[in-house]
Amino acid sequence: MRYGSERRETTHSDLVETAAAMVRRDGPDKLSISELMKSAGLTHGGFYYHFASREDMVARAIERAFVDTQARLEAICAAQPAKAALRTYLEQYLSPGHRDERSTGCPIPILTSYAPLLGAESRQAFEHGAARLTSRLAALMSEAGVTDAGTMAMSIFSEMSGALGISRVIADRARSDEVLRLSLGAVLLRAMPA
Amino acid sequence: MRYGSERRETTHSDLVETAAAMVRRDGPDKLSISELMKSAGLTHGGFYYHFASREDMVARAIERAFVDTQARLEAICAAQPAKAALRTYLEQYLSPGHRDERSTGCPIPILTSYAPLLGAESRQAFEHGAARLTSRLAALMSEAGVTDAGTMAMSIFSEMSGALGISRVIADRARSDEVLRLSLGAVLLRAMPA
DNA sequence: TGTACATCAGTGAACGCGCGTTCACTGATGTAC
DNA sequence: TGTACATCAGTGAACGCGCGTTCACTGATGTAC
Repeated sequence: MRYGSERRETTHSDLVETAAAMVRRDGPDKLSISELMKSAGLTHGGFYYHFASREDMVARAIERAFVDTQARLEAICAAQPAKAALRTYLEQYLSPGHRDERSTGCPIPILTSYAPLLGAESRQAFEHGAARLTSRLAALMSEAGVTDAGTMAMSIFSEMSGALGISRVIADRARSDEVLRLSLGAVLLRAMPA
Repeated sequence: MRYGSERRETTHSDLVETAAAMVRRDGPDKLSISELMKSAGLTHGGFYYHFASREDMVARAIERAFVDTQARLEAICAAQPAKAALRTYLEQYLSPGHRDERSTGCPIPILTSYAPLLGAESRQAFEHGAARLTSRLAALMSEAGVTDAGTMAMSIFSEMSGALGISRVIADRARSDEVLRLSLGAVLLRAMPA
């Protein structure tokens, strides 16, 4: 064990964290190995000491992005009762902040378009992450008194992911904000009846 | 006027049509100029006789993709009364066929993730096409007796785009079909009250 | 009708660039004696 | 405590490849006389 026992793992974790942000900002295709290594203060040659291949790194990045997102949801749940937490989560998801701050946001809206190009490992990381997130939302809705929460959670993630994606293409800020506002209204009606 | 008066326009139109299919299948980034020209039986060098730049071609392809999609909706509307047309359109949108046949499908779910990378012209083509499509759906819903059709149309496109995108990432066919089925149920409830 | 010329719709070689990947090497750190 | 050696976490040059773009050229087609 040289350089302190955890040096390798620290660097590796930093790389995955940075990659997770980059994947969410510009998608998995735009993320270049040299850019990633440079942003960690390293040279591109060291990449293969930490990852088996580019595809391996992308899969790890997607995993991490979902872990981050899940942790945010958990933090919201820990801070308040179910119904309030549910409202807070939906409001944050469909907010201009989430639209603009892509690199820390939910990976679902960015990744769906890349579906046909993703490798098997990345796909699995996506599926697993999305399933966990959906079932956590379903549990929250169930706690908040929604019936058929499983079905509803999936439908709500579909709408939120679609609306966030569409809002990100619309250049005019007022119209983009409106897309989010309208969808939030529709989603709240379905997630929080009465 | 050589080679017959419309030869240039014919080739150009073929290229745009092919590009429109390619953009919808694998996204605007994966579409390479040489691949496009090859699929039209030409060599890559002739590309700049038809387009000012790659970005120009992508914008034309997005335009064309929306025109195609709009024509499909019009065809459905022409064949049956408003309420039946509405149901047909939503069912087709959230069908396994639409999920699997990307190259002839709606451009919205594929393009949203590429938002940050799209050039100004492509973005405009997207916005204009999506706005036209949404307002046509709103008109249809209005005819079918839905109140607040404008708001609802936007929300419904968000959910359908999101659900289609998510269904495309899920490798397991049964679970993927289920995402579509659940969202179709939710969408029909909102688009066709009573 | 026949020939000279202009134009049109390309061809295909060449350019610089950034990419993912490989690999021989290096220098700081730890261990053995 | 001091020296020889092993290992670790990289470095940086080099590779082949495909990309978007440019450009001198070409051969089929049309027009002028």
